[in-house]
Amino acid sequence: MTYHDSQLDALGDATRRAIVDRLLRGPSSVGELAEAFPVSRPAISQHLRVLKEARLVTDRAVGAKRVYQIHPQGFEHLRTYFERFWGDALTSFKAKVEKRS
Amino acid sequence: MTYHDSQLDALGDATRRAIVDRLLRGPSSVGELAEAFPVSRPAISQHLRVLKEARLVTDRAVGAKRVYQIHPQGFEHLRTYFERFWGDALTSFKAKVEKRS
DNA sequence: GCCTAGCGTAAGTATTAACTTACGGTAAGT
DNA sequence: ACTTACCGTAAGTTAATACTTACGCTAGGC
Repeated sequence: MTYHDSQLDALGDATRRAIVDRLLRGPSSVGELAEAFPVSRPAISQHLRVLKEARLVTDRAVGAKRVYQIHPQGFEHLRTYFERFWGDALTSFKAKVEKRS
Repeated sequence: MTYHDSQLDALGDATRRAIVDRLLRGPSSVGELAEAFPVSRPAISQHLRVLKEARLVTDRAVGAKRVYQIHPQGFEHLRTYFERFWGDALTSFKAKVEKRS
């Protein structure tokens, strides 16, 4: 199954990219994230849901808190997609163009 | 200069990703692209402008037509960004997580 | 010179998506 | 049990963006 479309959609928003950057520095609760960004906590929750559905983050309960963290497997999936992209489609395109010049 | 943000924004739309896929099979004029997709020609033009500003495509005049094609350099820039992402941020995050488990 | 083909852009509309407020539900402390 | 902290979601609003229609410009054929 290819869910890199939802992953690219998820990364197509600046706030969500900022959340990812933040989570790369370590796991974080929703409240902590909400304090770090100029949007409300529900807005953060909704962004996290998009990222979670795209398999870019995971969450777990820690007491009453809910801690989110990067999901490396999801990013590996995206990486595989890009590797194939660079390796197949893009280089074959470059070869095609250079041949014609 | 880092313009991978605009590149991720550009790739965050399904129609633009489809246009990119189409252009990977070879250069194409605006009219040809418009026939391949269920949107009007001006809509295609606007998508192409976004892709062009993100340095993902280039265009050139061929008679009265305007031919668009993939811009490998722009994609290389994105690739460099991701390589750094995989190599630095993601692996250091994974190390941090595994150390704690 | 005139006409047609092919596009870009401006302007306005419609659809999507990001956001806020309000509410309810669970977990731990007292 | 009651209270507080923390969060998800529903509902509604606002803002962003994808879209269409209308128009004007340039290139090439006649």
